[in-house]
Amino acid sequence: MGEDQPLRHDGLMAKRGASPIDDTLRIVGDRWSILIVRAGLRGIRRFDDLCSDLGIARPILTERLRRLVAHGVMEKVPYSEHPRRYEYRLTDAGIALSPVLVALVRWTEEYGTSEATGAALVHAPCGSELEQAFWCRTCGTTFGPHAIRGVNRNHDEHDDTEADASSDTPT
Amino acid sequence: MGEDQPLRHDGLMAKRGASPIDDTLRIVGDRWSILIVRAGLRGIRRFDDLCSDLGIARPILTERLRRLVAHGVMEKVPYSEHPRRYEYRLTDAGIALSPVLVALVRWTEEYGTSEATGAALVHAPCGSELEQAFWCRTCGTTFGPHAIRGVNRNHDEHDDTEADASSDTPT
DNA sequence: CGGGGTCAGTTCTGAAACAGAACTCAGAGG
DNA sequence: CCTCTGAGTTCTGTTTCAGAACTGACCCCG
Repeated sequence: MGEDQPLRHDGLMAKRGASPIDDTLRIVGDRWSILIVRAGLRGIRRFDDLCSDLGIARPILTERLRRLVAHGVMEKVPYSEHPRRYEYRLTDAGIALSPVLVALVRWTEEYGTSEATGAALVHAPCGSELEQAFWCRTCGTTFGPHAIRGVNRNHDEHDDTEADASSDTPT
Repeated sequence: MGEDQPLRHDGLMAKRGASPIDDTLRIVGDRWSILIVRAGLRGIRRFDDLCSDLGIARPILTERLRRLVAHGVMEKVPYSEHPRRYEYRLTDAGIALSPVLVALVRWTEEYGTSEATGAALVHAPCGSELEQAFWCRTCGTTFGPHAIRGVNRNHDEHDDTEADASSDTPT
């Protein structure tokens, strides 16, 4: 597989080293953080529930929640006053991470090593399997990762990489 | 934000605890692995190049590459015989991780904490910003994460979660 | 009132992963 | 011969991790 590897979708990210992703990965770039966000999407909000559902050690959960809250991914909301109890819920920024989760699930379905996978993601209304794609609000087309280019908004320089625009347009 | 939080897209993954994602996260669920895959997508293939580009410590790079190769995400290919030199390139499975990377970049663009973000992803042909979405090959519609449901392929049981199919259909 | 239960943590361990610098080893090149 | 490159390995600490036990505030029950 991939013996010639003509793949060239660099445009994916900035030049080198200090990339924007890097900062993001320092927030949600570890197993537990992603799992916590996933749990949040599943509606689990309480400390102990997270703890037993994920099988995470308590001190680590404390630390991760603190970090996620500090970076605006989750928020700590009191749901009871007299026994001061808090719950953790995703902010909009946290919910916006779901494409990452979905991409992960999709990959797992297709290339996952565990034989016990079994779970699939489908389009709820019709029940058939879904594709993850990119969509351009100007052109109205759907396309794959090859047709993506990275530009630099602030400065004028933009790393140009010829990307085959043909790709896999479904419609 | 999200004060009522009627969000309910559980269907994202299986019931609880031992999820398929979990195994995947043990392979690529850490900062360095993701960064290495990203470097691979950018065409960086040699040990020392990865090392200096990522700023990763050598022993850790060795270990990560070994793990990625073991799980079929990358492959070790000799590119020189007499001084026996190898390079690491992504397999198809590895390339298939790019939606995860893109989702991460998209999130970083929108919610990233660093003020120095600057980089944006655009649709190469037209240059306007892209959306990441899901697309059903049966219905031909594009939709957001709310219209996703998880089913269990092997067994008959499928965790049913009513998901609002209306969501954000662009076309 | 006193005991048990719930919930959200904190405080201990000891084991594992991490970063950084130095060191190996093989061939190439002058 | 000396040096350089590329791909590692072998040392150091330091940080993070996991697991179990402990705190402390509050509730319900008799």
